[in-house]
Amino acid sequence: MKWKKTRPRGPGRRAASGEESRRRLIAAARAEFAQQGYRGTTIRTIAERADVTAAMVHYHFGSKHGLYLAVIRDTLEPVIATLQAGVQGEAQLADVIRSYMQLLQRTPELPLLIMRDVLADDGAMRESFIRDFAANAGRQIRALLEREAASGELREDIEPRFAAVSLLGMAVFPFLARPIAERVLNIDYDNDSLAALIDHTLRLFNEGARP
Amino acid sequence: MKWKKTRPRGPGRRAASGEESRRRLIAAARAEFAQQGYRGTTIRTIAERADVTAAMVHYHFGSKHGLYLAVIRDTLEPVIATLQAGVQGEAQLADVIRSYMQLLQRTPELPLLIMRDVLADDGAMRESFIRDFAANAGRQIRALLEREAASGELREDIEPRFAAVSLLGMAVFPFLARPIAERVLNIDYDNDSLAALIDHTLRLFNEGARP
DNA sequence: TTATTAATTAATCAGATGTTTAATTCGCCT
DNA sequence: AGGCGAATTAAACATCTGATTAATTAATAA
Repeated sequence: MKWKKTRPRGPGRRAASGEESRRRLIAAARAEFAQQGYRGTTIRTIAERADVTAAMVHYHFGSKHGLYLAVIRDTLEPVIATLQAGVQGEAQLADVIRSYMQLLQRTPELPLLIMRDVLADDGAMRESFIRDFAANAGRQIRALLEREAASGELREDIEPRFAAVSLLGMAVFPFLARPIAERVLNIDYDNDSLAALIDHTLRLFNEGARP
Repeated sequence: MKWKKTRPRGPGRRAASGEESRRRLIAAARAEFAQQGYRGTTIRTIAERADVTAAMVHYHFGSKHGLYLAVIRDTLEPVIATLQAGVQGEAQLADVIRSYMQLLQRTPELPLLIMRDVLADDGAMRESFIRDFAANAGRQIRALLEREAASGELREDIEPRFAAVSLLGMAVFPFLARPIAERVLNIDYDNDSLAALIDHTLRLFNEGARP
C-alpha cells in the first residue's frame, strides 16, 4: 500500500521549473563559500540550505567545482558592468570609486569570494579569475587614472600604477576587514557612515592628510 | 628475524630532541595553511612536509586546531613586537608604516594567514585573533594617529578612525592582492620597488594626489 | 492517452580525513 | 645496568565527502 498523502517528500519532478532550484543552489552556495571557503563547504550543506538534495548539485552543475564557477560568474557580473560603465561613460574617477564601494556594501560576500580565490594558489581557478575579471577591472582603473593624469589632474610625481593599487586598497580593505574594522576601529557600515567613509577616501586620495 | 639495518625508519625516539619536530611542524603548517587554507590542508600533508608522521601533530599540539593556534601565535609575534616598539619608542607614523610594510614583504604568508582567519566566520578562532592581536594592533595605529592629530600634524577634518583604515588598506592590500597586482597592475616586489611603493604610500597619505 | 523527457530523491560507494591506540626506540637519571 | 618517561611510528577507526546510480514523479510532446 502506498501512502501518497502522508509521505513528506519523495523523488520526482516538482511543480516549480528546474531553474528555480538552480537559482536557490547558487544563492546558498554563494553564502556558504563566502563564509566557510570552498573546501570548508560541503555540497550537503549547500543543498540543505537550498532545500534540495545533494544530488541536485551534480544534476545542475556537474560537480561542486562547476557550481563554484557558476557562483563566481553570477556574483562578478555586476562588478564588471559597473566598472565598464564607468570607463565607457567617461565618468569621473570619484564617481567610479563611489559606485564601486556602494556595490561592495550591497554585496558583502563579494570581497570574501574574490579574496579566497585570489589567495588560494591552487592554480586553475585563479588563472581564470584573472583572465575573466581582474585583468579587465585593472585595466579600467588604470585607464581612468591615466586619463586623469593626461588632463593634468594628478600630480606628476605620482606613479599611476601605485596610485591604482593604493586606491583599490583604500576602497576594498574596509569591506575585506569588516569584522575587524567594526570591532577594533569602531567603523560602522550603515548608509550614512559608508557615505562618510567614501567622502573621506576620495578626499584623502585627492588632498592628503597633512594640513 | 629483525632487519634493524635495512628498515627505513621505524617507531621510537629520535636523536634530535622533540623540540625540533615541533618547530618543523609549525613551519610546514604555516606554509600549507597560508597556501591551501585551514580546511584545505590535511595533517598528513603537513606531516609529510615536516618529515614526521601525522600522529606527531596530536602528540605535540593535541589536534589540528591546536597546531593552527600555535602557527598563528608564532607568526604574529614579530608583528606585535614591531607595532609595540613603534608606539612605545614614540616613533613617527611614517617609520611604523615603513617597518610594517617591510615586515609584510619578508613574511609573505602573513597577510594570507591573517585574512583567512578574519574571513572565516567559524567563531572561536576569530574571537581569539581579535583579542590577542587585532585589538592590540588597531589600538596602536589609532594611538599613533591621535598623537599626530593632537600635535597638529593631521588635518582637522579627517576622522582618525577613517584615516587608520585607509592607511591600513594602502599598506596591506598590495601584499594581499599580490598575485593580481603583479600581473594586472605590473607591480614589482623586489626591494627597490617596495621602497618606492612605501615612499609613494606615505606621500599619498600626507599630501594627496592632486597637484 | 501514451510515450518521452526533465527534475528530483534515496541509497550507496570509494576515498579521504582527524583522531586514537599499541608498540617501539632512545635518552637520561639513579 | 636498569628502568622510566619522552618521542616516534604504523595501523586501525569512525566519520565525512564528492560522486554515482536506480527509482520515481511531473510536465510535455505525439
